[in-house]
Amino acid sequence: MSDLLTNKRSTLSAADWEQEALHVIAEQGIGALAVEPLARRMGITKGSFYWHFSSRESLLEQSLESWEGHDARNLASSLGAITDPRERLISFFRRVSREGLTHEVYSALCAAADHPQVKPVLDRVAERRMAHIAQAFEELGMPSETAEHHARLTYSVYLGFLQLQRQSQVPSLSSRQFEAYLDHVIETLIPRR
Amino acid sequence: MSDLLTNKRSTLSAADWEQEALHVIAEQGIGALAVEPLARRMGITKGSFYWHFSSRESLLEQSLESWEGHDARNLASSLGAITDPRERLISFFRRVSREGLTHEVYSALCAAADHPQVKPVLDRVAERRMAHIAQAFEELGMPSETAEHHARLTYSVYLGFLQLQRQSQVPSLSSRQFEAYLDHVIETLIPRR
DNA sequence: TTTTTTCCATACTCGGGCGTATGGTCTTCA
DNA sequence: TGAAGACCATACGCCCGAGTATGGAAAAAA
Repeated sequence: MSDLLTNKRSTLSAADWEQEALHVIAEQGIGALAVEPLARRMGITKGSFYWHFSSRESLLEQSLESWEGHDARNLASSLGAITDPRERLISFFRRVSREGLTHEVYSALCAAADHPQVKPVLDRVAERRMAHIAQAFEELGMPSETAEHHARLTYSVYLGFLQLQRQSQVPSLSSRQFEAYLDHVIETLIPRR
Repeated sequence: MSDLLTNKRSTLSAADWEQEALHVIAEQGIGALAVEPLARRMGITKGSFYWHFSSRESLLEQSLESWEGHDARNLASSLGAITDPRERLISFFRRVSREGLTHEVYSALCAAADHPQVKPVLDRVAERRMAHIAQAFEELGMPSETAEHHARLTYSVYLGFLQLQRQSQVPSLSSRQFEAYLDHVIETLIPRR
């Protein structure tokens, strides 16, 4: 049976394990990432896993690397394309509702910021995104230092939102309430043109 | 040997276990709260623990309850005493640097927002604090709905700060850099009188 | 058609935390 | 002083996940 037709190879690849791992992380957090449960979830046994990976640790390593790469490319391609800095900033916020999996993974990673393998990834991602935001504020005319403060502030709002979302203390992303809040955030943080 | 003199009872109470549990949570997160390690840390064995508590779960329950009570009283007494709403809001931010343990515990709890025992506590605490903040903004003349949005925004900044602090991506609380950032936050979020 | 190589299943060992059972040692109080 | 209760130590059984060892089946190569 052809893989190209069924889109379902009879044999698994390392990338398949990584993808499934990211789904588990998004759904239940990094603490729930265990080899045997993951294998059960994929309808297979550990034997397969330890052929593709040397340890649980290496799976996490590679999964995170894959995710970070995806996120970095995403940042550059979708936000980098918008020339107007104000639109770019607004798009940053609006992007939270889309890109579901990516943000769910990020949210889960934030909850494990003390983890030795997670922390460096989180550091780099936050740094990249904040630099991006600071850049936009500079383009809007802020002096460098102010722009950095404002970028940190803006990113904090995003992080706080993710936290409140984990606590389900935030209106549904598609609700009118959410739109009103988002307007308020934009109004408060992004200077009028 | 009298306990009153040495301040070191020969026998432990449930409250002692709770306090030590909160320290562990603050230092290593809720996942690191385990009975045997906790006992070892206190230079004692499990036998004692299971005399005071029925399970690990109940220890967590009571520890969280104790912490929440402390936090609620703290909110009412220290912030409630400030009549000027603007000063009250500023004090809210400045309070982060003080009250070390309380905020470290809260930060650790945020990292476990999905935990069934933690979530309700987090919900109530965030709700209380945001209501407090919204109240202050109302006193500053904001209409009710705007004040709630602004309170959510303000609290998100606080939450985001805690997150960045966990990643050590924030200037030291006592540095000049931090003061500059704090000024910027206050300037941006709290309306001039 | 053999012979590798690839991929996975099964069956272990090991560590570590949870909860229980039981007994010992203090203190307290009748 | 002797009995009762408070507090803790020790020793167990259980569960569950990590990692290893080994063998089998299927595909690819020779």
